[in-house]
Amino acid sequence: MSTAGRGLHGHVLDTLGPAITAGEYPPGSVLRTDELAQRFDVSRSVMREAVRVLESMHLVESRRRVGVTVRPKAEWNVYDPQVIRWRLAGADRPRQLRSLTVLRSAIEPVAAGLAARHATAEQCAELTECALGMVAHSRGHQLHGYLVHDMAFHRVILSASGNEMFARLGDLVAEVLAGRTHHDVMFEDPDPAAVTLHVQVAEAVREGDAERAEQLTREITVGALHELDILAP
Amino acid sequence: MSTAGRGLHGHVLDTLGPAITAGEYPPGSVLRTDELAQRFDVSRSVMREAVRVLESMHLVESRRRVGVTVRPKAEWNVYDPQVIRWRLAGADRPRQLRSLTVLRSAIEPVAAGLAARHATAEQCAELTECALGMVAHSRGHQLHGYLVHDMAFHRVILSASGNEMFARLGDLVAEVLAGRTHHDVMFEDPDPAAVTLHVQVAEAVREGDAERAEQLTREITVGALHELDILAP
DNA sequence: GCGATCAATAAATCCGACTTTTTGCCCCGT
DNA sequence: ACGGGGCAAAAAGTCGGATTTATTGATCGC
Repeated sequence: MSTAGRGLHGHVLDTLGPAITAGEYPPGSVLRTDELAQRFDVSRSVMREAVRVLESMHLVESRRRVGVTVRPKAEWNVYDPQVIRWRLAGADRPRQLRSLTVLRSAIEPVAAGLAARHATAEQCAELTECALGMVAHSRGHQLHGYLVHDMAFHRVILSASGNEMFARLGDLVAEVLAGRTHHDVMFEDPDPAAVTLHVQVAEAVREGDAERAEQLTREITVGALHELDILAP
Repeated sequence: MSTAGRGLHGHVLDTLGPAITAGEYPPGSVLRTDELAQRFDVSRSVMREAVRVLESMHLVESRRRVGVTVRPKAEWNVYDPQVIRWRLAGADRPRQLRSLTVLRSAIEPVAAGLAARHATAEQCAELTECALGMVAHSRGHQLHGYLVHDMAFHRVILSASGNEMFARLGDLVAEVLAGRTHHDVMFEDPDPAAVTLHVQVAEAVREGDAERAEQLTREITVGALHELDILAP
């Protein structure tokens, strides 16, 4: 599901990363590698590797004679999948989920429009298959089956857009959908209107109707925004 | 302007990162840390730190007994600012510039709409100041002055949206704008219509007219897409 | 003849000692 | 009393040897 704590330094990251992103160490805090190495019971080299990774994520800055200082939240690489996972697992999960949903609402309609232009026959087939799967699992508390097809649907759309930047958001959207299903509302069956919209998007993409695909997807994302009470009345 | 090659491992990254993102080592290639350490004349520890950073960017995967293998392009963290800079400096700069411009076209209109709702008085002032600066430098080959205000304008919009994910795209958009000015067309003065649109966006945000701000910004990004011949007729 | 198990090996991984640089503090001079 | 220059400590940075592990291939058994 998530990244395995590969190696010793991976295990350090799995506990230090969430701690930093959760705000346990406020911006400007100084951490000494020696102390951390002792605390995690690893050598200083291992700790240095972990610090380098944190540094590449702009979570911390390492300076001589000063130590490892935590950088302000505004400078973090919030698009790093690892950082996103850490924040989703932490305390400000709701805030993160809202940010990501707004991002979805901006990206996915455009991606759907592009997909209508560039999707291959195989991708169109996958898309309709996913939509049908969603319909099949839309009633009778089959939330897990519905979720699987929903995630696959959006992943295909993003991938079929032909834009690599969009394609790489597949994991992110999947994480948002999974989070919404598991932790928030949605104890009931999904909104029938949303299911219909997905089927129609698959149609529009198959017919190459970019304008319609974009508008329909926009309606889907607007629904997602409403679920989180983001849209003002 | 770009990241300083902090430390020895930073220097290694500054030459190895561009080489990998440029495709000099095709996916599946194996690199041995010992060999690389010799080639760069550094210790294995330093090379290991560099490899860890590359690994956190999903550019490579380090496995025992097999070496450091280059991952396929589709798995790279293309949102990492460092990776973006490396790719912009490399051979597929045009492709990267197109991808980023499409991303802009999806994000910025939504960000402008949000900015109209959430912008503070100070941010509105900055925005109008930037727009005026663009007007002032729009004629007589003052490309540099125009660019500075253009970058600042879009940065303020993204920041004022109140969405941290959008805000972090400021550097990215600045890079795109700078790239367009320096390496591509635009030997003449900027399009007067685009200048007017920026002024009108500032107005709309100041007046809190989200719908208008979004539509006007969409016109700006459509213009940017046309410049790169991305939009089909 | 084919498959599974085990040993040899190649490469990453881990460790402790040494080096370099920065910064804070103290002393001296004005 | 105030300011500059130098000294010392503290922390990150660097290095090469020892260790672990996974792959490969060869041998033994079926």
